[in-house]
Amino acid sequence: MHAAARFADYLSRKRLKMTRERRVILEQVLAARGHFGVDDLQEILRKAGHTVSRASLYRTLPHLVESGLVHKLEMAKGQARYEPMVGRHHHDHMVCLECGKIIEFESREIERLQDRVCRRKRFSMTGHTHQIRGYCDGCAGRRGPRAGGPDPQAHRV
Amino acid sequence: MHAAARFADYLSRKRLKMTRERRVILEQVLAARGHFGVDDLQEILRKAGHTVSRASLYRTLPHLVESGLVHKLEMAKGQARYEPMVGRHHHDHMVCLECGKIIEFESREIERLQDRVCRRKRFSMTGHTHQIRGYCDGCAGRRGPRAGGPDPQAHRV
DNA sequence: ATAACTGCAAAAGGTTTGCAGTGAT
DNA sequence: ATCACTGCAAACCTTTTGCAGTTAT
Repeated sequence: MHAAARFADYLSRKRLKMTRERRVILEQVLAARGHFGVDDLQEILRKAGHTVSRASLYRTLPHLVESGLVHKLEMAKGQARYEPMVGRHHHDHMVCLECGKIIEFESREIERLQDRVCRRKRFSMTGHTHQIRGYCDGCAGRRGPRAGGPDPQAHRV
Repeated sequence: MHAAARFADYLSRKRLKMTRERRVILEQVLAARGHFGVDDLQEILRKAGHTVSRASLYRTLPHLVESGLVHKLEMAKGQARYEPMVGRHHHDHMVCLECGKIIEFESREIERLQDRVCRRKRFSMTGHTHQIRGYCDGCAGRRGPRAGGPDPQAHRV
């Protein structure tokens, strides 16, 4: 199903309305190529000639997430970022602590082991997060290998 | 090295001071058995007959984290939780969306695959986060299998 | 003596909400 | 005609910070 139709479907099921704002947000979110924050999105909308209040962004994004069209990534300190997920499959992220770059990765094997751990612990998984922090190729080089000591955010969840 | 000594060492290296507040915080944090938030910690301290301002907690916890005695887990929206890590080794977490229970797990194999992914992407890892969300044994039962639809927080990082 | 530390209260910064008017169904 | 939606501004909540006085080194 086409993304717009899928969102319309989601909305009608919940007796919610397809407003101009939601249409525009959806359109621009889908057009976005990478990961973006709420600020970025508002800026993208502005450049596209649309005005949508932050409140509406904050109210609409959860619907896009719940309808499965967008994924939410929580970075440190509650700075959420989002990424369109239409026509993509699951992946996780590496975040460069130097330049902020987000690198995607996927591993069938890790997913499989994860399922196994859940079975073993009788845990019914509905979702997961796997974020690796460190330095990307370019930044690790500039700082020298393993610079900076232990990750101050080690083990963050 | 004993935990208190290790923290003292960390502090002196950084020319920071071992104050009464830091001593008490360290002591109670180490005594804590599970995961706790800043509120919890202040309450624990109060019950132990100590008064420490929230500001001092917020100023001291990062030092405990950096010295490796405590790990920080970021849950959604900047609600940080902490856990003492003395005499323990690395593990990750499952969080029950129903009762909030945190279940620990560890998988050498997952860690190994993770390292491999990093090598492949030329990423120099300093730390990682692997959180699984869903329902624990008890809660999954009460709700019936796979209740509640897709994880609204799917893919959160 | 010097710097770091503490508590307090104010500020920050992202996100949420009450309200009154607007608009999709 | 409903009832959800919107923008605005105020409220929220956790975390951070400036300040003036205190304390470890």
